[in-house]
Amino acid sequence: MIGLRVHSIGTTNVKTEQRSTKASGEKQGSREKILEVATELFLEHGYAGTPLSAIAAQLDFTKAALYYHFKSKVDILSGILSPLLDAVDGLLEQAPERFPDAQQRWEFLYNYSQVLLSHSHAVAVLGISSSNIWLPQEIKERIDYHRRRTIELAMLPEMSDEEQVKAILLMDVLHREIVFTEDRMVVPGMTPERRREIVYGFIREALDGAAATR
Amino acid sequence: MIGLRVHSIGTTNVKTEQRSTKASGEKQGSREKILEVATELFLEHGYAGTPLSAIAAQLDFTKAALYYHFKSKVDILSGILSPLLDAVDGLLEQAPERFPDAQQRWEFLYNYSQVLLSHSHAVAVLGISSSNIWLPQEIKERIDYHRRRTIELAMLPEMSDEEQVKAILLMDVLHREIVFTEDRMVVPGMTPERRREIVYGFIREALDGAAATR
DNA sequence: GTCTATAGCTCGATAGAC
DNA sequence: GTCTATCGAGCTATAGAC
Repeated sequence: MIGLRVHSIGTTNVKTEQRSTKASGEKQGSREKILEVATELFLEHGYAGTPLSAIAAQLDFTKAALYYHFKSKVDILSGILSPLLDAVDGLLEQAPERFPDAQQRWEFLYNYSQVLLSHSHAVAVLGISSSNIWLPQEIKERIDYHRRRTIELAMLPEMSDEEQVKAILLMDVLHREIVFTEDRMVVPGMTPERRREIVYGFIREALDGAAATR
Repeated sequence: MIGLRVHSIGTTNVKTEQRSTKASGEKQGSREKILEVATELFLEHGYAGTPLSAIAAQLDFTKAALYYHFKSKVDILSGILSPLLDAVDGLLEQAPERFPDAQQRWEFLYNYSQVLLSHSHAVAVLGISSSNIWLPQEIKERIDYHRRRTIELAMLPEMSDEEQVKAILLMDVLHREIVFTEDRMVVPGMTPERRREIVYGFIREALDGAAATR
């Protein structure tokens, strides 16, 4: 299925709770663990294909226990996606209306890709713009805005239609590169790092090329 | 086109229903109609999100009637995908082991894209390589073979790793271009035809570029 | 070839004990 | 905070009438 396996998500549970501050505090453990396991299972079987019972079973909980931490199944999905969405919101808030300079546009795309990478498990769950079917309207709208705005920032209105279409294509390439990893290593001996380097180079070159023709 | 909405597939819900030849039986009618309606609903709500009752309701059938034509729900999905898979099989059988010439490689990719386009509803249902979750193993394997083989035919083993990665990226771009249409017209005044022209130009150029460096 | 009826199951979600 | 127990809804699939 999708490259991101359990192991690459983790580190969350290593984060040993600093329960020193808040004695009342719900142990910090369970909620995070539920999100972790849910992410893993959603990636493997999809959202609709993952019953709450499966999530509970893997944690040696019962379904009812999940409902103490989340008010519904879709609320778990929201819990997985929110940190990513918040991070992208933050990035977009910092951005100016437009980047007139090709170098700045590339830097923005690079920063954007870094944000996605640091929440790659959420990106993978989202499948980037495919099968948004079960998402609550509110999240759909946020994602839609992100997509429109990042594309906007990757190009200039004065660009020719050809250049604009290319910019959109390159955004897609960027997304694909982040979502998939494992199953795309078709080239023998290719490491993810080397691959990413090549992809970034390709995008940047194409972006510069588009700008240079103006 | 994922834009494949009700209207573009349809003529179904208009329900023209030439009941005149009931005696010998509209042998071809029902099965085709089920596939048509199922395609439409799978696109809108996803496979898991579409109950058989919804398919039946839209046809004024009952669920049981569907089971006369298909032995299971997943069998309906197979029925949608099979013509596409058969067509790609046919194309791959005609191909030689490799295309040493960049021009030939491009022509193959173009022919491949034409096959996908002529089954674009199936391609859209498939979502091209995302959420293969409910597919029977047999179909998964066919699709996997198609993906590996088409990428293989888009490049040469002697190419540098960079060129090979680019070839893979370009295959992705091609797929994306076919799967999505409607919601990608972010550029004002862009028609799907013009867009396709630009995308093909971009792919071909990049492919030639990769070959030229050798 | 299509229908009625229903079996048999699984799901998401709730109530209440501890 | 987690459990047991259970409900109602909705699902796939089958049996058998017409």
